[in-house]
Amino acid sequence: MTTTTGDQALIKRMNTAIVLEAILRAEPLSRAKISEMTGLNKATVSSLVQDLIDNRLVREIGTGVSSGGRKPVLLEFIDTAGYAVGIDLGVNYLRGVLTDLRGAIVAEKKLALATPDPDNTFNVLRPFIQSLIDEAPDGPFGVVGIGVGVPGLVDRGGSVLYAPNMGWRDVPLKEALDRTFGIPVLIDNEANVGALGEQKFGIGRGISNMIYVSVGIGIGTGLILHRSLYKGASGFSGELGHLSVEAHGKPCRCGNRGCWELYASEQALLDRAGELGYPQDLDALLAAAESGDAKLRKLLEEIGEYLGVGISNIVNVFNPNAVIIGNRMSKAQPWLEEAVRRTVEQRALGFHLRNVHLLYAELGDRSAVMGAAELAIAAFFDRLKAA
Amino acid sequence: MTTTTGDQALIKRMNTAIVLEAILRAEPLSRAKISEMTGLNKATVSSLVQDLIDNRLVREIGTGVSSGGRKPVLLEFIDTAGYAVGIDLGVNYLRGVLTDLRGAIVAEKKLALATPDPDNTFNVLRPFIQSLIDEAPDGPFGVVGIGVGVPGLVDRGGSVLYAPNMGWRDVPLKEALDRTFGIPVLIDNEANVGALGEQKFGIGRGISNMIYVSVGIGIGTGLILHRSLYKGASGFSGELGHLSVEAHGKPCRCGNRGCWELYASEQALLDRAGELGYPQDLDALLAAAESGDAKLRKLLEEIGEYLGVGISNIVNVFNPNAVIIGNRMSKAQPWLEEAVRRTVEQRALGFHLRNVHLLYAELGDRSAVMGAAELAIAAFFDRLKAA
DNA sequence: GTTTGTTTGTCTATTCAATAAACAAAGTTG
DNA sequence: CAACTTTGTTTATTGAATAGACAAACAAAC
Repeated sequence: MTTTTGDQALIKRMNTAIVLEAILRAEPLSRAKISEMTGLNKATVSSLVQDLIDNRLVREIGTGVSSGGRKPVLLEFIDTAGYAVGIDLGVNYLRGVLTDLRGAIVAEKKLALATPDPDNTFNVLRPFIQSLIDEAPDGPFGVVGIGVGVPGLVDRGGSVLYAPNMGWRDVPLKEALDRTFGIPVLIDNEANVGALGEQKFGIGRGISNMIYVSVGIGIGTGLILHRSLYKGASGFSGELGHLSVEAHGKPCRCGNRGCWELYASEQALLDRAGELGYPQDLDALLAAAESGDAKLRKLLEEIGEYLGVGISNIVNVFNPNAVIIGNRMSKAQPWLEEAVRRTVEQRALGFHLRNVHLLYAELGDRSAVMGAAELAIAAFFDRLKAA
Repeated sequence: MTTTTGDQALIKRMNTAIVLEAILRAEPLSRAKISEMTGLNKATVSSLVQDLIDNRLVREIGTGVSSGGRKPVLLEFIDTAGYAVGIDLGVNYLRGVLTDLRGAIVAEKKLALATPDPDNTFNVLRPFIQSLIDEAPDGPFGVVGIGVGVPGLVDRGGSVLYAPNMGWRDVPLKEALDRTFGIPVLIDNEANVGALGEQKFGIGRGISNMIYVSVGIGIGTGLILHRSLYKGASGFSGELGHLSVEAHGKPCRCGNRGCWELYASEQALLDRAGELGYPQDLDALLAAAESGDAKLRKLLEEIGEYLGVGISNIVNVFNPNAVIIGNRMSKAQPWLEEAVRRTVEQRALGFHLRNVHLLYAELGDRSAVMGAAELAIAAFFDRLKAA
């Protein structure tokens, strides 16, 4: 069985985490305020804060204004106690950030990727990550981890089981990076890290139940339920792009028929635009729509309707607080918004509509890379709580 | 903020729960074995067990066989320390059980319901519940709660917001029963309690991630994720019956089009059988299929295929360990099974298929009523842990 | 300037749960 | 019977949280 049994060390870890979270949430903060907010005794807070200061996670930044008595000593979290690397591994690009522990970007790089095969990718990725690590200022914890978002199925062990657009199968990405860098490496699906990015740093800040819909060449989804990323039985889930919305529709390479992404993705738009003689380029199409091309606007509206069909399903299934449309198609927001909203309002159950917001990614093409960094940051905090 | 801070009482509650769960899982059990299983010190276990004995939840039942030393004193959970009432409130029937704390049925009743309007239902339901309570033997905790499953949307406050088949809107069911009986009342959707019933007592015992598909007149679903019932933002979710599987299909009264339940429910079967001149009765149809009616078998196969379409979606979205088909249509298992399996294998993603089992409810028409009782039992144990 | 009351943060003594170690009781095995 | 095992209790110790006392620092009223 070996359940985690309770002892005094557990109490201390829990309460330390509570104190740290209070500081993170509302800094700068005095010990007295923390005691008041958390319900912990003043003496307890003092002792735990001292530990945090000794561990270089928190520091005193001088006194605040008095409210009729002794001045409070204000505390703040030391954002720069450590740094995290976030990587967005795309089919033909590599995007990376170095952030501090609060997610502020310290350095950012982008690189074109010639061929996506695993060997070439490794050869480019390794020096790319190293160059980000080299940018990290000194700090007590150094670089605390590397998070990577990948366009494919990732298992719990950090292996990429299947990434069709990159031609990968069973690539032990985490293992390879673990060995090279010797710091914690976290791998997850692109849509999952995108969801995390928007939930932590973007438009979805603090929302408990939200679905991030990554609309690019295909459609991927990241499910945040009860404030944390939902993974299914095998660690991968949320393939809502392959939700069938036309039981007898077009066959999909996944084996199913009428998959949502066949009707509502960037690829669907490009295909249909191609049939009408337009160039196969999203930016060009959006520029044309901008300049008033009615046929194109109509086409975008139809794509929006199909997005709305799938989103209605999502709303009925998950009853989330928000659905966030992200990735490349979020650029088309002005031409999609109205059709999506209208379709969802028509189709989703009334009771579910009450609390749901239809949002568009705020971080743009940074959703994934920021979420990847957050993976590493969250893992660092988890280690603190555990040890 | 008021996070639950850690103190020694919390530890004691946690460890007491661990000890109790160990006994529940593997009784009869000695103190020494519990210590070994849980990692808790022998002295700690002795002390906690004494508390449980004092609280009349556990008792010594004599000595076991020695393995070369002093004989162990075996402990067991006192199932009959308390009792729970479970109610399955149907459109035209009322089903109830009285169970002990382990879910063993002590008494069971069924009743036809003439008219489902709220007033009449209350007038029948109250004495029905009272008669079950009256059956409860004496025990230190008496009847610890009443769980009710309802065919409709239930909010967190236990009000039935909308139950179309019963014609209910905003009926404060929990409040009404609370006042009458003065013991904890838990209300939830029929599919949710069905899921709970199968997960606790039926074919889904111990499965972490499972989806229960209640196929009756409509289709309802109960989502058990990470071992617990998933509720969405507003407390109701899992309306997978209204997942659109034909974006431009038949209009549904919910406002959407092509909803799954229009193609795969008992009603869908009855409608199509009616067109072919069959009687509108499930049992009659199944009897005909049994006696070899080929046209009917073909029809059931088509229903099975549509069930498979929706289940493929479920598998792709949730990557669960199991999908359980329950409620009335589970009786049609022999005629559906093959078509469902074939369709899911064709349509669901290969990686997701690896760990998923397609199962049929084991408790038959008792899934819901047993799950309702479990609601009350689980709430009782939660109270123990909290206080 | 003095007094009064407030606020902050530390210190001290106490409580309580878990634990290791010692121990007694009750058993097996040769 | 002697030697060893197993079970469950007792005892002394550890450590985390807490209440309450306390000193320092301050504002506001007089």
